[in-house]
Amino acid sequence: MHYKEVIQSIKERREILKVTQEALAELSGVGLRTLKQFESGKGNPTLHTLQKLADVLGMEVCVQVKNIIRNK
Amino acid sequence: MHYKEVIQSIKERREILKVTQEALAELSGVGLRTLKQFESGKGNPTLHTLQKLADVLGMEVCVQVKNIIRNK
DNA sequence: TATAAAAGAGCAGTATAATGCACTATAAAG
DNA sequence: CTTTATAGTGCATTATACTGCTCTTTTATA
Repeated sequence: MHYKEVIQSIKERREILKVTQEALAELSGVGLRTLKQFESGKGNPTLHTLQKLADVLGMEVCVQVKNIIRNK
Repeated sequence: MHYKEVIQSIKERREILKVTQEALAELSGVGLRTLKQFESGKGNPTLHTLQKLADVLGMEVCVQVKNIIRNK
């Protein structure tokens, strides 16, 4: 996942859950300004920030070896 | 994946590939000091830093919905 | 045990992430 | 068009990630 895909996955998930940026900021403890910047494609969030957002959205950050073949 | 697991996955992968911190730092463009700090459990890397390390190690950073059931 | 390679830590400077506040832009509803 | 809710931006400050340099500690090998 590249940078923009990471952004997209968070943003899409937030929208699916019908949570506003403001609510997500509140719930996650991330500053609203930070979230806005992030979702508008600016900046370079820290792992901690990413995890706080992911947690609230029922998501998780992972680092894994590529080309994992999953038996579908 | 929590913070320490992220660290571990990177560190383990580096060791499996028998790459030194110095070599990984060179190859990824991340400062050696940064990598050392990261692997010793200190700090809070940015997404960009994580991705540079993951790339070189044939890994990827992803953010996904939890509880994905994979058919093993 | 001596030596060398790799990993970890202290210090200090620079770059930038995180933040709040105030303002603007956009979109939906009336 | 007006109102309201949500999203995005400019500016300034603070905290901290990133970095290099140097030194110490640990680990492996002769």
